[in-house]
Amino acid sequence: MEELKYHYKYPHPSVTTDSVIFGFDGVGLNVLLVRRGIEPYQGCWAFPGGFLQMDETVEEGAARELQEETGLRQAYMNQFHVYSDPQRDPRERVITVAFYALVRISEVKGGDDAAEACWFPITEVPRLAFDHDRILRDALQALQRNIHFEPVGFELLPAKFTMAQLQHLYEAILGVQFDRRNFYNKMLRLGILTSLGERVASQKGKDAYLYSFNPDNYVAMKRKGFRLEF
Amino acid sequence: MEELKYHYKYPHPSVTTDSVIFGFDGVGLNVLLVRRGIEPYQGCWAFPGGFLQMDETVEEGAARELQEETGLRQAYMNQFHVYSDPQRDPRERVITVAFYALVRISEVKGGDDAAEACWFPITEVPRLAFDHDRILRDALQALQRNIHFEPVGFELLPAKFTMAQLQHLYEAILGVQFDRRNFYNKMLRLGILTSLGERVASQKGKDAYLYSFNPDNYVAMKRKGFRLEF
DNA sequence: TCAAAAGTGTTCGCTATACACCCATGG
DNA sequence: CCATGGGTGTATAGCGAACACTTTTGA
Repeated sequence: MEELKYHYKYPHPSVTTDSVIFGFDGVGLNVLLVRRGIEPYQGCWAFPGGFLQMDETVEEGAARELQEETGLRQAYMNQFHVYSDPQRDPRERVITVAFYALVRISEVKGGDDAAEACWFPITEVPRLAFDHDRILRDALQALQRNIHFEPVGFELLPAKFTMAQLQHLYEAILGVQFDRRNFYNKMLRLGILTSLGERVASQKGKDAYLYSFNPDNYVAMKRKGFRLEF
Repeated sequence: MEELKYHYKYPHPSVTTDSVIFGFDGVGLNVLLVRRGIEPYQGCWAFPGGFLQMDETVEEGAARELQEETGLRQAYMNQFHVYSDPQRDPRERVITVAFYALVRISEVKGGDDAAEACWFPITEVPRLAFDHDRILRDALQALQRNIHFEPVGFELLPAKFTMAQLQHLYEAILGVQFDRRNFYNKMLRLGILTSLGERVASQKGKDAYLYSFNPDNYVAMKRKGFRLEF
């Protein structure tokens, strides 16, 4: 029999964190999934996650798991919901705090974990383990809401990007199409972009200007409250 | 020595729910606080909350605590953040899932709990126990954000209300002042109000029309996505 | 009859939206 | 030279914001 060293007067649930890690490949939104090596749901794809340690916050736990899986020490992460159905894990009572993370796919290295990890376009995600299908839907909705209050999209793009890339990203996140010219005007009017003057060759056609995100203007604007309309 | 019946291989945190219960008294936004009877923070005011039971979700746990405290079987409740600093409770590792609830003060009865409970205007809340000061700030911000996507304000009003009441509520939640005439036009244009034709006498001046919230129009609008601008 | 509250516009300016033209590049 | 993508503009409609007059009621 295994050693049960920790004793409590009342039953305690296990607490885990799970992270929906979003990446953008220039065309669509992707999520990082890992294949489960053990039962239950062995062989199924699921979000990276793990048990909370006693000396860390849920944010620290999720960041630790993110680093183990992607090598990233820092990323935009956002807690969005707790899943606590008593039956959600058949082994024991497990409640999970779900995060979504925004990362640049190019910066992701293979994880320390031996676990098989793979990027999936959000339109082609297979059936997931546990209640992770629902977690993905909720994560996307949380991201869609948040993007009205913070320009979180920049977390998914390289430091320099073209207007077309930015537009494709917003379209991928919100699932809508924008008029190219209106998007351009709106973004520039917002005042959080810096035009770098440099140009980059596109596949076909004219070279595109590069822009960068201007955090100074952003915090100044945020102080007096603003919303990104779409 | 007390009996420690529950044994685990790894340490497990305690999990609680805490609820920021908002009520509207016609003038400003209020929160329900209870005075703590035991250490730590004995005598301090805090949000109602308690330990999660093993057979309930965090939503069910929060609803159970709400009913114990207010007698309400049903209320609008929204999970908004998890607080998990390892030091946040000096006794043991406790992580809490925080909710905010919207209730009608008039429907609240004294709770089953012997605990002293009291409504406080949000502008006059005393120092709170644990990290509850921060929880209150976050709850208010979550409510302010949510009101852009859902007309949650109606949860705080009686079934029939005047335009002035609705405006005062929005002003109290968002902490801003609106022009009476613009607010009136905007709300009517939204199409989620039903004018009841009835009038009610106000303290002074002309009688005011009563309105009710029209959930049918709301769900129809929500289906195609909308946002309340302010 | 007066003060306070409430119903109901109007005007103006901005911005979301729809839409068009020209330029640069690679094949 | 043409197809494709990119830069930049203009016209219109609708909404947000500022603002005024009238009506009703209690004191």
